[in-house]
Amino acid sequence: MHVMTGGDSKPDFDVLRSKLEAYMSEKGLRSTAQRRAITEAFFSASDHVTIEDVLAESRKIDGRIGYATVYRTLKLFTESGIAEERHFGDGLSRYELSDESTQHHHDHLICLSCDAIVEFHDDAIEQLQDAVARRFEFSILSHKHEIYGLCPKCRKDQS
Amino acid sequence: MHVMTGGDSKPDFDVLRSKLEAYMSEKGLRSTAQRRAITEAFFSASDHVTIEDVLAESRKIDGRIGYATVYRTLKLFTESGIAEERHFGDGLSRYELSDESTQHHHDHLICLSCDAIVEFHDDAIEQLQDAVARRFEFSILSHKHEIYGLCPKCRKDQS
DNA sequence: ATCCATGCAAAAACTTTGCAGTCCA
DNA sequence: TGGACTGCAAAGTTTTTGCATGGAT
Repeated sequence: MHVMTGGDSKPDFDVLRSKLEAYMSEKGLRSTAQRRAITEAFFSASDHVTIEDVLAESRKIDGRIGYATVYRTLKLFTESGIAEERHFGDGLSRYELSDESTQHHHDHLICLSCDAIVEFHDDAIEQLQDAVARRFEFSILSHKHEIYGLCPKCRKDQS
Repeated sequence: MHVMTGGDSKPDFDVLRSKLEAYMSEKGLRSTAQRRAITEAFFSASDHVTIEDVLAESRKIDGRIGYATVYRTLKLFTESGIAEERHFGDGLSRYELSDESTQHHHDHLICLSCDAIVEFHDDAIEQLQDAVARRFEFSILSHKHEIYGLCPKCRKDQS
């Protein structure tokens, strides 16, 4: 098996900005101060951020940004392909750079005690997953594979 | 559409009823007409049902059952261990018999076009997943592996 | 000047809870 | 009879949208 963490290579934010611009221009959308601020906030924030997270970060750049604008802009990011929306079961939508943006797909290990999130990737699992889809004649558009448990630190704290 | 699940044995509902009764008795909870109706409705319904689904089914047995009672009873099922709550990203909570109840864990293939849900199980994937957890020194408590795509029927309809 | 974008607030969509009456044990 | 249970409706949450104003092209 082959395992790797997610943070090996940093995403090239210039490429992502270009991709976003291309999408917006194609759709006749406009570059505004808010969108630029939210973009930078999203890029500088950690992964798996909520709308509230991005709102708080964006307001450090421009204090007047509203919730709805962040909401709509994250939607825009998702449509343009630079971000993906995720749900980890706590009722909140979370956003992260898309697999395409980071140049590699990853899944998640989530600590139920401290909420730590670790990314992993395993080609063998992906291949078996493709085989499952073929067997059921599904075409795969996306997937999520989340492992919930206790991280090393919390395991020690418990014992 | 056929199955590679690790054995399609039907759950033994009598065992589940006993387990539920034991839990309720332990907690000093009461057996009521509504709870019995909801239990039967849940057992007779298909998997991955929403609260609305169970409500509709329950009302076939007893027309006076309210939404909140179904909500609270499904919560009770989850606490007792006979059911599990799931979220497939469409904003609805869904319930199914727990892995423990069905005696086998399974994951899901979900059609993004018609919302069809197919269950699958793959031991090799599970083993690789265990290996990933070991690598990161996580202990696994649960996991979810969902593959989103197009089912055979919707693939045909699109082409 | 267009007409897209923003911010606010209201509306939706679900879930959760308070309460007065009901019913099991 | 006491305390749990129910149904209704109200309150929470979080997401989504309508609308008048502001702003990019």
